[in-house]
Amino acid sequence: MNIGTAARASGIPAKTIRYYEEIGLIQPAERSDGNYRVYGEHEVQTLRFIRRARSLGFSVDEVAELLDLWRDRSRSSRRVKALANRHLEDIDGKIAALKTMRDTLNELIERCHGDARPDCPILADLAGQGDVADMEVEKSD
Amino acid sequence: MNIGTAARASGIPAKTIRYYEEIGLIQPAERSDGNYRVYGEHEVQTLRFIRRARSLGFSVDEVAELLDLWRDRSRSSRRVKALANRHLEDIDGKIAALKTMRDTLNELIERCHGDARPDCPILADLAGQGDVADMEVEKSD
DNA sequence: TATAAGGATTCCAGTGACTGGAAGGTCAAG
DNA sequence: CTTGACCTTCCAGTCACTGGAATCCTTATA
Repeated sequence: MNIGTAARASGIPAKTIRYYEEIGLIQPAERSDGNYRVYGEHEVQTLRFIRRARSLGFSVDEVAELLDLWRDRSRSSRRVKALANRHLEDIDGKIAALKTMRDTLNELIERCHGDARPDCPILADLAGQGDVADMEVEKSD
Repeated sequence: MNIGTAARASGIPAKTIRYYEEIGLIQPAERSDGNYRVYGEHEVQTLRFIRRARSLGFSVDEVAELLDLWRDRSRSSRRVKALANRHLEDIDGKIAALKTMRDTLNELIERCHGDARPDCPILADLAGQGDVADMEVEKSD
């Protein structure tokens, strides 16, 4: 099958498949007489693996590692789990950061009248009611 | 004060301040005789505003809008609140997406022995136990 | 058989928000 | 007068694609 069909079968855009080939995430595809990339079921499975891993937030580098592990029949599940755990912590960190943002922002929003008047706790906070602590300005001029 | 001092005073790296100037987020700074950028308290306050807004996850474009609003004495808090609310929804969307990832990944991790053996539910899921539904493969060759 | 449509190919550029580094200019202290 | 800290500009790289232009291949139809 051609790249378009493989794209539809895997859920990865053709452009992205070419990109994955270019960066070495996947092997260069075989070519037809007319220089078209040719894919088989095996390649599509790999592509789906990649798509699923990406959808779980793994970086392309991590996906490369996962692919290696997947293909390595003598792998230990320990290594896979470690990789996944590292990523999980990553996600947890991001969630925590977003939650902090969210809560701060939400509090500000709740305190804002949201009417025609200009005075606004959101802007007030951004302008300095916030964390302007521990900042020592040395005057050099 | 010079850019390094303004950087320390605002918490924004000198490089980033130059970048903000380049993209037009802030006005080009005055220059000294030796062509050094010169900043005053006013500029530092703007920089701090930007830093705080960025730390709440606003994009640079949104920060530009917030700066406009901040400077506009005839603004309505309604507009600020609307902008903040849009961003809040954005954050909520991201949190939700990350949580979904997190839960899926966590479940997979919990089912993984994490020992010397190769069999691993994480890889099994990536390889296709997952959402391979609604995918119609038309055979064109 | 000509041609048109719908793929495919390569290559270049842009996204967002910086960050690193090279090559060189400026300034204050010793 | 030199040293070292700081500043300048400019170019490149990050991450993971995505858009678009110009051109080529394949297949179906008039």
